[in-house]
Amino acid sequence: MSAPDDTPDLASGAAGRPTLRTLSERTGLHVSTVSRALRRDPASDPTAALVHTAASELGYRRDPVAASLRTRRSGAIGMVAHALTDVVQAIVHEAIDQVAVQQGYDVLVASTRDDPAAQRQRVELLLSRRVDGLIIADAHEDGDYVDWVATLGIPYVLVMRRAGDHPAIVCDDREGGRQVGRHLVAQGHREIALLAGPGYSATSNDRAVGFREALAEAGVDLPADLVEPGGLHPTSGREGMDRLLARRPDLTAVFCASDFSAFGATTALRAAGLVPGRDVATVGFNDVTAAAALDLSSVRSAHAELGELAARTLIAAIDGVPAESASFPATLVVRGSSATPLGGGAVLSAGGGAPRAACDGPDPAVGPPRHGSASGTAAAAAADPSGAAR
Amino acid sequence: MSAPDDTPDLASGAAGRPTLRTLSERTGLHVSTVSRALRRDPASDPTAALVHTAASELGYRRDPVAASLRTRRSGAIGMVAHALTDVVQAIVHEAIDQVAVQQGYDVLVASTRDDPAAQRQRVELLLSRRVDGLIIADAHEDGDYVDWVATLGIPYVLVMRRAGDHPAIVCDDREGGRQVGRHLVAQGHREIALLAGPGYSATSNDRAVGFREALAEAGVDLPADLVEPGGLHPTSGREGMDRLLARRPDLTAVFCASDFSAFGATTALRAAGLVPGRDVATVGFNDVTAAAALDLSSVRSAHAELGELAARTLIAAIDGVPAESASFPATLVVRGSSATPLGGGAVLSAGGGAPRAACDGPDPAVGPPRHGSASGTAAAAAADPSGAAR
DNA sequence: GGTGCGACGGCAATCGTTTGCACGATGCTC
DNA sequence: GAGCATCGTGCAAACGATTGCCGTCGCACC
Repeated sequence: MSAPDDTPDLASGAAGRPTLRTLSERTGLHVSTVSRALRRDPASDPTAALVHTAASELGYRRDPVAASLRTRRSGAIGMVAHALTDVVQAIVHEAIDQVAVQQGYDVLVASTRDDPAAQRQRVELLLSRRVDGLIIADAHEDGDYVDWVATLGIPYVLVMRRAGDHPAIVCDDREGGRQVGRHLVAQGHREIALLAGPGYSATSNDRAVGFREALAEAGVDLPADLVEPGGLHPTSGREGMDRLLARRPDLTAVFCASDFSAFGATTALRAAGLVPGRDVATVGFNDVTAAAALDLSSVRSAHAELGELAARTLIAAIDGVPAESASFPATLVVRGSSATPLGGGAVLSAGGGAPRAACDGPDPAVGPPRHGSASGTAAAAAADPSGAAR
Repeated sequence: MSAPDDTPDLASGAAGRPTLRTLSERTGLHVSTVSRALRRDPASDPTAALVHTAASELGYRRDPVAASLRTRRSGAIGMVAHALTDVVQAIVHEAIDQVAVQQGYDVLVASTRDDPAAQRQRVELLLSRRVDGLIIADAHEDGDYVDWVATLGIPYVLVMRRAGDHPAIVCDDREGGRQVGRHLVAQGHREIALLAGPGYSATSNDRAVGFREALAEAGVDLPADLVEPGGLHPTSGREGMDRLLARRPDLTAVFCASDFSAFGATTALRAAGLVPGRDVATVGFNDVTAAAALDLSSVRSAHAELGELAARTLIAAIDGVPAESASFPATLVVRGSSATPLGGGAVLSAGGGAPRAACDGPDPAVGPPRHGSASGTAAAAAADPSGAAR
């Protein structure tokens, strides 16, 4: 039996996944024609239709590796996180991933533990995988990490942590810190401690700045001995809180720049025989899911939306649209850990019994981002999409 | 000026990263010779030394994309997680990543939300990136997901969740569940509820099995109306607990098959005016960092070591060593949420006074894994490295 | 001094896709 | 109806590394 041109019994017939060549043999068209037809709408053209049909019959999927070699683009974007075990970074990553996959990109993620050497190394690794753009979630305000990234010649956008004037999608950390400060002052606290985050992180710094602003507005002093580094982990939070308690047993409230350090602080308070929310008002930041269980007041922002917008911004940048910064609102969620006003005897728990959450249920409306300066002030409520970050 | 063969002013001189050809021009050797010399020890050979010197002078880094096209290997391994926002999966991922990078591999991660369609899709995406092996962290006991993965023809290993007889690195969930059961019974509880995990997950099932075993051993009944699905998230945990409380307000203890559902359960209890640890003993599973802050009893295992071993196992499998299953110990950590015996009183616990953590401080020795059947019984203490999976 | 062996280096094909160029046919405009 | 633009197709050269196959050379051994 001679081979009808219908049954491909050529060399390529047998093994492996179908390639352009398989399709070319099947359709009788040149491989380059097939390649082009595949990028057209199947309905646009008889050839396109033919090729698409053959492709789906044979289960063809283009090989991104080979394509990437030729085009020098990979269809992948890189994300650099400080640690995915930080659930906020994981949420951001997941949102990025979802948008990216939907738009035909893969996400390659690397974590650096905020170590500058690892940052360089992992970015270079991503580069050698030819990522088409970078999302940096572990930016440092000091050092030249981000400046270096900017020289790489590929699109990039920061998320969560801003740095200098680089395009960044962040939440309004400063405003969040301000709300915490106002809240604690309003509850009657005067000896308020700050368990700060690492100095290289804009989130930490901005939260602290806003917090200090609120205290200053109210005329409340924040002496140096009420400030301790609390890191990003429960362990460092616990140690910082221990030091604070040792030095200033009279403190009545503490603002932890992250929920994780707040977890550590909570443990420290309990170990000292103190009850968070009754003896020491405690507020965290980020409102991770565990915070609700812990009845911990915290500042909420829309992390998933942050990631989503970062992904869209980057993909647009890859397509030539210059990246613009944006800032999402941050809203304090008051729960039992700070709901009781200072000295509140009867106040201690107005409700049915326990010192319960004050305004937990109704989700604080997490609106759309305000475009504009990343370190934007909370003012300017007018939806003014002007003023890109310089 | 004629070109001395020292200064490469050839076409390739100007732009872009150096390639093998650049090195070839620089050294006067053929590109294939350069390629081979690069894989030799620089000290082994004058040629190798020459090439390595040139390479580091020019900052050459081989292009994994091009290499991958030719070799059909990528130097990357794929990990499929159900969600990296589950901090346990994130910990496992981070451990895998660390080992992999150290061994010269990259890790490509995809998350599937336990959706079977997404599982297929993401695995195929990883495949088209030519990953050299797969680590599956979202295995289902039902369905044919893992069986399908096994037919793909690339090395794979499961982690966290086992399935059938496939090679899996897990912790001893059954033994963990058993310890929880024994503990709650020993505390005097008889109306004990189970907030189970999803039925497709071996972790959930094994934990439940061990738990039931312990109750049965003690002659304690676990009627169907004390069992509710609690999912993997605080929301589902909260809902499940609400249903349990509505149906059986007399329950005195609850075992949540994951810490996250325990968080939700805690919220539900509080909302019902009950205090976890005083009114209803609560135990979770996994001992995530927030559990300590919440004073939640939980079952601890060495997730990072799990991930590490999974990575090593997979990389060995890529090198031809057949993958073997392993099981790590799981140890109950008793904290305030379950430290008070039922009916309180003098029984309250031999120790000092407050119903504080019973065995929290001293890290329960998290030993090396016992190799052997993934569903291994806790017996066979003898360090017996025999018995591959089945 | 001849033969054989091993090591090393060069040649060229290859992985699968994209893309600039050329060519022919078609359709449109004037 | 002629000229010109447009479109679709084929051709072949990339992208950068790896690798089977040889030729050549050096060395050792007989």
